[in-house]
Amino acid sequence: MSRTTTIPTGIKKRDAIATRAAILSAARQRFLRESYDSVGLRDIAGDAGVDVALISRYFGGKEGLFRDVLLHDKDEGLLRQPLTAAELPAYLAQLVIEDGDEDRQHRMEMFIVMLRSASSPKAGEVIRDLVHLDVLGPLAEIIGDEHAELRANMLLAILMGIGVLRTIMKVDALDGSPAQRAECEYRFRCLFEAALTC
Amino acid sequence: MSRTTTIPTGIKKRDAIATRAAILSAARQRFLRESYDSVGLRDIAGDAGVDVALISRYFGGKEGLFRDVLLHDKDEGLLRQPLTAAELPAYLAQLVIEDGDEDRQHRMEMFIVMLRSASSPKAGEVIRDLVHLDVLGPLAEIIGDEHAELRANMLLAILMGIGVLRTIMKVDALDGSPAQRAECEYRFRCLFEAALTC
DNA sequence: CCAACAAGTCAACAGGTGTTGATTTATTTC
DNA sequence: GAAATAAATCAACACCTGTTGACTTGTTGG
Repeated sequence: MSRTTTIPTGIKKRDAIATRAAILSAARQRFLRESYDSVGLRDIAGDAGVDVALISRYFGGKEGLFRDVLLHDKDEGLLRQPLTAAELPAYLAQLVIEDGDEDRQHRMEMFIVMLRSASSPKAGEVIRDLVHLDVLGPLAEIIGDEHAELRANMLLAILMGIGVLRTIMKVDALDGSPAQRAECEYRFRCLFEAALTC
Repeated sequence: MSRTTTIPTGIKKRDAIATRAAILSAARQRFLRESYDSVGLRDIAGDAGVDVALISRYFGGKEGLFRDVLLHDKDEGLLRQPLTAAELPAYLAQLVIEDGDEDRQHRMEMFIVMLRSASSPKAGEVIRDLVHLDVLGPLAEIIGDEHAELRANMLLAILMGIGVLRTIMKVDALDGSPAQRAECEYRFRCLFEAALTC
């Protein structure tokens, strides 16, 4: 009686939730590598093995799809909630180095999606809301300083700058031997600490 | 006998260099506020008071126009050449605060143009070349450290991150009273120093 | 088994993009 | 002043975009 039991072979079944998920997944991968404007709905539909029309039907349009990609992955917020100010530098440094569990890499990927499409007017609105509510807010709260807001901005600036450099500008001094990566992590931790204490 | 002497009134004369300059100026202003993909050639042509066809004719296409906008403004490089490592933090901090002469603001604006359009595939190539040759290279040379390359990346990351935050994400904690701006400048100088010394 | 409904397909639309060729207009040169 | 050349205009092009409506097909409920 369950939804997807009959015929485990490749023959497509008619499952609305499954195709919706397929579209969402394909869109996520595309938006991770190209900007909002560059990605066409036909590209996404092709990757998902689905007709283009279904996207507009299921998500109300391109903008709705993009919003859902971001909202679906925001989960419990872009930062791990139980986190003290003292732990912050080490946590962010690991985020930058992309060293860590799958979940942590996932969070960094969301930053990339936002960065890639931030310049697009339509995608920009969605992104700005998310940044303010789910990143800047929690960050400032964790810091709890009197200059918390400014410090949060500085941390985010570093994080985003590295993201831009690595993925968009393709300046990658971070790819290297494990020893190099460890050194990078150390220096970035210092940088984050400086942003918090100076 | 000079090129543009007759009739100083508003009646348009046929001056190829003048219209070329008008297009270039209009394009610069547009690319400063919108991304490569968002800006249409008809928008630029409208601003410049010129027919659209002239753009493709004079610059060989949209991509050529964008390249020329960036190359025209690179002047003597994005960084002031005679600059020591010790002066770097203060210089960059002033760049961030947008406090300084017109020339310095102009340099920061070039960063914005690059950031806005970095995600676009076509514009990306142009930008990446420029970043490597005219920013990262000189920066590393000024630093002259054994970890110069990594440090240069860190400095640029901060610079770009702030640019993204301010102009694209529209997170602006930097606009404020002169006292606030001064405090920001101080903190960012500290941050830049940390990137150079830690 | 058959009607009712949902899921998927197809084709076309309306709008916008950058670019190009033919044409007209102004400026220079002889 | 007439011919030659450069500058600007106009209209259309081919292409691609997201989106919509009508249609077909599979699945489910009575």
